[in-house]
Amino acid sequence: MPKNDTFNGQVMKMNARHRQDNIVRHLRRNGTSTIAELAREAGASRRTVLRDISALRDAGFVIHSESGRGGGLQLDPQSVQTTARLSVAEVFALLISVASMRAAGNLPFSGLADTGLAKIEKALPADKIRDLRQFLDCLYVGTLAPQVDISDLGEIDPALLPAFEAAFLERRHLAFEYRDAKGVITQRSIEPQAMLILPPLWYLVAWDPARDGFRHFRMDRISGPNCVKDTHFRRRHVTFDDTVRPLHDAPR
Amino acid sequence: MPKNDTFNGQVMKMNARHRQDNIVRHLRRNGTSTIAELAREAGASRRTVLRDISALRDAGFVIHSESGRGGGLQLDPQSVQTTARLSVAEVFALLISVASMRAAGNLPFSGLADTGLAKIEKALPADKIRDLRQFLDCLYVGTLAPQVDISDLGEIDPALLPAFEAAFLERRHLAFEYRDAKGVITQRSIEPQAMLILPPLWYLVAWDPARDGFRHFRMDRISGPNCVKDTHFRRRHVTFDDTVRPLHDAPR
DNA sequence: TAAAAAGGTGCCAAAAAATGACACCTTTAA
DNA sequence: TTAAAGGTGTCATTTTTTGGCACCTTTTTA
Repeated sequence: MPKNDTFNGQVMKMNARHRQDNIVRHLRRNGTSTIAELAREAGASRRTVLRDISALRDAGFVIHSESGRGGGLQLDPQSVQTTARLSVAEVFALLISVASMRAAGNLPFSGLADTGLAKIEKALPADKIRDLRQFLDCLYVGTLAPQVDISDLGEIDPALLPAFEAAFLERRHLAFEYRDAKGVITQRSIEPQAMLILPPLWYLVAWDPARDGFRHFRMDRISGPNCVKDTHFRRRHVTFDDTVRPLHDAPR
Repeated sequence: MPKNDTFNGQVMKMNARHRQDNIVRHLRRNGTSTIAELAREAGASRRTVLRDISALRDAGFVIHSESGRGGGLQLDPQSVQTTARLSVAEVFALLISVASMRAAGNLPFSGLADTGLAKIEKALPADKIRDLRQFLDCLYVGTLAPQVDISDLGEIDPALLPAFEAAFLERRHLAFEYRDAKGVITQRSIEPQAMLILPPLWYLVAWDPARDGFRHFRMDRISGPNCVKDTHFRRRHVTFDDTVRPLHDAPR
């Protein structure tokens, strides 16, 4: 069997990396799978698949395994996330940071991007980091760079991201303390729906069940966010018309 | 000589990729360099460095070379950026697309992400695309995925992106025709300031000089956008308070 | 004008890395 | 007790990468 695969018409070599990708994909789809199955799927030997599994584990993927009849491999979906768990905010900050570095010479990573990169560096093996850097090097992100004053982005507290992210992902209520423009502090428990980025400020657009309407929260005025477990919510079909009036799509 | 290098304290194997990275870095630092120098630097043979140079060129790096005494290699710094020029919208769409692909099995790339990927695929060799995929695989983008109905995103016309992007990037006025909710059509010439993403709809937040205020435009209701040349504008410090009232940061 | 210094290509053997086959171990459910 | 599962070690084979060499062109300089 030729160890090739086709992608978009063009043939490309099937290498270890590709095979490992397929294994992850297969495990994600099927939930649980045996090594024999994976080997058949990949067109490789059992030994090679075992080596790949080992490599994936080294790379931070948590793959549960059960011996014995009826056993098999199972990919912990959480682990894929923690491999390089980046929030949207971090991705943005990362790109911006890289762009600014390129523009300004050799600034160190700072603020949000720092937490993002640190996560990646911890979670990924060294050669992955090189890939990331190389990828970012190729990506042209100047579009954002001139629009954004980096120094202002640092105001967003990285500590609030995990809870925020979990709430978004798992559709759970997010509870936090909010200090409004007048300094008044309120307790909120809301359903995150969207994110609004108006450089240099970030806003969380959320449904507030207690007030039965959409509300906008400035990220840097949120404190002590907590993802409320066991409280799922349905996604609301957020359209412009649903939100407060003056954002209505008909400009006046 | 052992072909190893240290990074982050841990020793790691020196492979082709790393070597090529070093070559790019060295060329970027030193401006110009000869193959012999690079070979010495990398601890590899002249032939291998030549192969690496060839690979880098395939990858889209523009490396000028001059034969003869006093000649050498020179990396065109522009080439590194234009290798894959992605707009913000494209990066977003790309991430969303990949996330949805992961969730839904094997959807073909569609809509916005298509233009993004097409650019990359043209600019990058096949193995870079794999890197990109792998990178995106590692990247956690589920945050957006469950929030977005992909089928609705297709409404954004990819054709309007270039003008939009140019206007953003070069800070020029953007002229277009806008059809509001009531079907009324107006001609606009505005200064793009931010982008609002409320899945599944995208909005352009812009300063409208004619109306002396911020306006919000639904992307799919914009037609025939044109980047107006020779008309620069200053970036406005957009804060929430600057925009229409009910988006004021104090939730009520 | 010749020589030296630079980039570039083709070819082949050597070195290194990845793979497959196989034997053998442990665990677990039937 | 047996079959089905994961896991490890070893070794030969296959594939890929690398180095060495011959030889080419271009350009400067002695």
